[in-house]
Parts: sequence; structure tokens; C-alpha cells
Amino acid sequence: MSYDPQLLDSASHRLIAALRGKAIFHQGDPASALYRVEHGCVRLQIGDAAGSRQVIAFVFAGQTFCAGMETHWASAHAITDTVLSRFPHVALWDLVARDSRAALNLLLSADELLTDLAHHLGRMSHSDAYERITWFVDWVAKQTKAPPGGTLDIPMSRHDIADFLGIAPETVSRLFRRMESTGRLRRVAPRRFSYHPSAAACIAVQTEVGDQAAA
Amino acid sequence: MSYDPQLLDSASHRLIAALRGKAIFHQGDPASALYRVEHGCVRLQIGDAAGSRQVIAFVFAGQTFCAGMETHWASAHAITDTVLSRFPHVALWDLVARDSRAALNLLLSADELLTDLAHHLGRMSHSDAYERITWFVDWVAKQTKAPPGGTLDIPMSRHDIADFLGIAPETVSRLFRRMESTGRLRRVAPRRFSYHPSAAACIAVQTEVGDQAAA
DNA sequence: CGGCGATTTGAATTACATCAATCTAGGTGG
DNA sequence: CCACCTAGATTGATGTAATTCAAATCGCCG
Repeated sequence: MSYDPQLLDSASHRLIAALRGKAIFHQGDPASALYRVEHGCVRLQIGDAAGSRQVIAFVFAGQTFCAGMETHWASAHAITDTVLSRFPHVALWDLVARDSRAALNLLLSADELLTDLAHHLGRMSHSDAYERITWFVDWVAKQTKAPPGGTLDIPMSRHDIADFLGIAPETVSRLFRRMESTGRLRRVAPRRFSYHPSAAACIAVQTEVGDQAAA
Repeated sequence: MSYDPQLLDSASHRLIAALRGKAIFHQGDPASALYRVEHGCVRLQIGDAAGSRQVIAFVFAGQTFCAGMETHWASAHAITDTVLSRFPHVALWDLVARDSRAALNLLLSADELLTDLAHHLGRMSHSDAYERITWFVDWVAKQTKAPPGGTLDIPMSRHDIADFLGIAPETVSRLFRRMESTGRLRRVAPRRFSYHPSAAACIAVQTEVGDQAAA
């Protein structure tokens, strides 16, 4: 028994588009719907009074998201040009009344986000910056179904990645460079790489030897 | 419209006791109930393969908790001798069928934990260790309704606090010492303090002057 | 009283942030 | 179509908060 996004299709909804960088909803605004990403990528974030920003999650095609039942506890922004399905709350209650599986489905999807967040919290504490970046790249590859050896698009800015992983943008930049030197990534365009997950360990050793020779 | 823990009382449940240090459930075990802390304090945590531990939340009297609908994504342990109400899932579904408010109540409580976790994530990234500790102490004071100027019990170990805030136990110890030097806390027994939240800023300045004189 | 885990303290190290200066790509207007 | 322009990205140098390792101390419980 697991989460089934297709179940939502029988609820009333409409497609909406959001251009790159545009807000889908703002932290503090009243919440009235649940969303599913059909195409593109969305960023969920909270901001505090001091102006600092925490990116809570990136949502790729196929995933649903919301942030609060009554008031949005986070903002949502389109990272790329994005197409969304919007399911108003009333349509969801209607669906739940017609199909009891839907209620369980909603609870399971909420639980899924909770689990993700809990594990992300653990990663923030117990992993160093390089481990976080490598995890992040592998995670994006999985979300976008990028094949090993193929092309990997990482559509968000270095700043977004930094605010997600809790490190400085400069450090993100440096660690991407490090991943390239291990052969795990090769840059083919800005925010686009070729992805070689297996190349990590062995080439790292070669590079160390090379570094010593250079020094 | 907000969360109402009392609504649960009309669901079938029984009281259970957990001695200090005992597990209430384990990460990975099948989940079959929701719990409410009647007396004492509970720790929710996840552990990874490497043996490192992330404390997700501390739950005080009056709060409900669970970790997953089907499988527990975290373990729960009693920090002090604890009394719990256990609400089996079947009793909850029964309640939901009788009282439609209950379903919304469950969703709201899940959302509350999600919000807490999101803000905790932000704190871990954007606050330094001392800010985290002061926040934590103030938070425990609020949870346990400790009055300013009165006694504050902080029942969890330094290690638990460290794994919650993502810092080393030694650092926790040093920062508690720092809070004592500002007058915000005075130690009256192990894990028991007298609590002076307003004393923070002004006495901190006095201490700096004193430090300079001593140096 | 003795033992053992929890806590505290100290000294040395380091990973990361910060500050500041380029560099690059993509969009815009002439 | 090209030159500019600006936000994002990169790179280097420097500082520091917090970890780590190690040792002493405390407090609880048998």
C-alpha cells in the first residue's frame, strides 16, 4: 500500500502555468489548494525576519506539494517554466467523500514529506558539505530519471542549492569543481552536466596522486 | 480553527507506562497507533547505518506523536518515566467515521509537526550554536510552562540535546556554562535550573567588562 | 565505598564562512 | 548582428566557530 498520485486525476482541477522565477504562493497567504507538478521544477522555502532563507524542498514533475492546510507556512516558486495541476481543497474533500482510499492517500503523501524532511535534517547535522552535495546530485538524478553516463540537468541556482543544503554558495561552487575533478560530473553547459556516478572513488585516488605530483 | 487534542478522548484508548530510557517503538517496526504524552517526555529519533543519531523532536505532556502510518520512520524513547495514551489506528478510523472534525484534526496535527520541522531545519542552517541553545532552553521553558524566575527542568541528556541541535555534546556543555555566565540560567541541580530569560542582554555586557578586567 | 556513565574542561585542528575581486553567459537595445 | 550590461558563478585569501581528542571530575546506584 503506497502513495498513488494518479488517484487525484478524478478530482476536479485545472492546469496553470508559472514562468521561471514566479511565485506560485507566498508564505503567510491563506492556503486553498494542493498542487501537482506536471512539468518543470518548484522550490519550497521559508524566510525569516532577518532575510535569511531556508529552502525546504525541490519538487519535480509527478510530485504533489502544499504547505499548510489553512495558511501557507512556506512560499513556492517556479525554478523553471512550470506547468501545474491545481486541486482546490473543496475538490479534495469531494473526492474523499467519493473514494475512501483518497483520504489515506493524502495522509500517506503528507507522511512522505515528513520522512524526507526528517532525513534531510539528519543529513544537515551528520554530513559534511561534500557529502551533502554528492547526495544532492544523486537525488536530482533520481528525481529526473537521469541515466548514469547521460545528461543531468540541475536547474536551480547555486544560491538555491546553498540555501537547501545549509552551506554558502561559494562552497557549493567549489564542491561542484571537486566533483568534476573526481570525474563524477562533467560540465557540458551552465546547470547541465554529464553524470558518471560510478566514477567517484577510483578517480578520486588518481587525482590525489596527481595533486601530489603537481605540488 | 486549530488543533484540539481533547477531541481524541472520545476514541478508544488505553494508558501505558514507559520507564526512563525505554523504547516505545522502534524505527522500521510496523506502525499501529498514535500516542499522546500524559506525563513525562519522549524523544523521537532516527539512526543511520553509520550509528549516528538525529533527534527529530522532544514531545512533552499534552502533545500527540506518531512517526509513520504504516512503518515507523523513527524510534520513540521515554526520556523520563512517562505515561502515554495509546490510540490504535482502528480507533482513529472509527472516530473519524463518527466525527468529521476528527479527520481535519489529524491533518492539522500532521501539518503542525511539518511546520515545526521546517522551522527547525532553518534554525540548524542559519543560527550558530549559541542561538540554538538559547532557543532550545526558551522552547523547553515554554513547553513545560516554566515561569520566568522559577525552576526549569531540562530532563534530556547533553547528548540528546546535541543530537537534536546538530552540535557536539562538549559544545552543549560549554554553551550551558556561557548561559550561566549571562545570568539567564543558574544551575540548582543536574538537569535543573532557575530560569531568568530577561537577564540575558544586560548581564552579558557586565560579563564582558569583567572578562577584560580579568585578562 | 567503588565503579561507571555523563559531564566538564583544555588544547589543537579544520572545515567552512566571509570578504573581495574577477569572470561568464544570456539578455537587451542600438 | 554586435557590444554592452547585469546577475550569477567562480576563485583566492583570510578568519573563526565548532569539532576532535584527551583527560579530569562529578554524581548516581548498586
